[in-house]
Amino acid sequence: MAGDRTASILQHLKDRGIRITVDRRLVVEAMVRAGDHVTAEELSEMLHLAHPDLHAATVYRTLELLEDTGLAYHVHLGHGPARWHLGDPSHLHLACERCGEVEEVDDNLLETVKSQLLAATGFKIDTHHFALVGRCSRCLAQEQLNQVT
Amino acid sequence: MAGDRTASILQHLKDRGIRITVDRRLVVEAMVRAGDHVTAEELSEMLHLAHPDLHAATVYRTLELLEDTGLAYHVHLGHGPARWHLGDPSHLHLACERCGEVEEVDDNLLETVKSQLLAATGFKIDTHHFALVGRCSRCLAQEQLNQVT
DNA sequence: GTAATTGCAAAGCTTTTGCAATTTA
DNA sequence: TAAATTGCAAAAGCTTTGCAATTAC
Repeated sequence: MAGDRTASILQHLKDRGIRITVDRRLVVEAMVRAGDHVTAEELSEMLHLAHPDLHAATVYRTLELLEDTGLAYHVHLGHGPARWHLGDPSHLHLACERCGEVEEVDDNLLETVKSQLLAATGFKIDTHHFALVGRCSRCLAQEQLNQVT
Repeated sequence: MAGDRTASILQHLKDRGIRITVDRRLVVEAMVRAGDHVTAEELSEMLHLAHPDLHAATVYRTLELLEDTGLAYHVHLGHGPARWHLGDPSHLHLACERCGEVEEVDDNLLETVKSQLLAATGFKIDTHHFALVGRCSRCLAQEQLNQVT
């Protein structure tokens, strides 16, 4: 259940000697509730209803803290604010630059390309911090329709 | 020579019924001089010495105009400001998120991956508007050194 | 002369930061 | 109580915009 997830994250923080505050608990709870790809602002808004005093700066600082301790990460999906996740980045993100949709696909889908590129250029793509940007299938189909019309 | 390049770009604008102004000429000249991957702010600074009245907003507006008419494009290289180029995006950008270095590699280096991904997921990566972010060979080597130490 | 363009100042959006007041352990 | 955390307001970084004044055609 969700409470377990929150508790385990807070325990991790505690284990590292980091203080558990009311605000930190609330931010983590909100992230568990939000599930996927939430922005700092969305978290702020979620929390603002019940906790008008929890300031956005605290949300940002808590997210940074969670990231520094390896309990969360953020991805940049093209334009717009960063999106946050609990846990480890375990898949790569495909972000549609037209409709904003985000697909998560298996990391190893790109493994061959990545090693090819590494061999050819010495460059190692990091697919976790920045999404691959492009067009999702729906938007591609729509664009082709528009071209015909 | 550089003057030709500028003249040809301005001619393209004229052909589309767009007015050629002093400022627009100056911005295009600065881009020709700058060559690669220049930011709007860098262009502003270049121009500010000889033309203190040319406002940054005009640089942004001119860049947008050039992009709308297909004479320039911009790429996002991870964090930081967009970088601008005259011409068409004809290669893909590898941006090191550690040192900021940008490599340009041949488009077709990713062709197989892109079509694989398209076939598997329906998603079409756009490598022109957003760079692929990661680590360049130099930074990779340095990181490995640091790990050993 | 008229429509497009510019300078300027302001604001927009996302995020960070300095500092005094509060809270945690 | 000492040290960490928070609220607040402000600023930072990049870019866009409204409007009145200027300029190109």
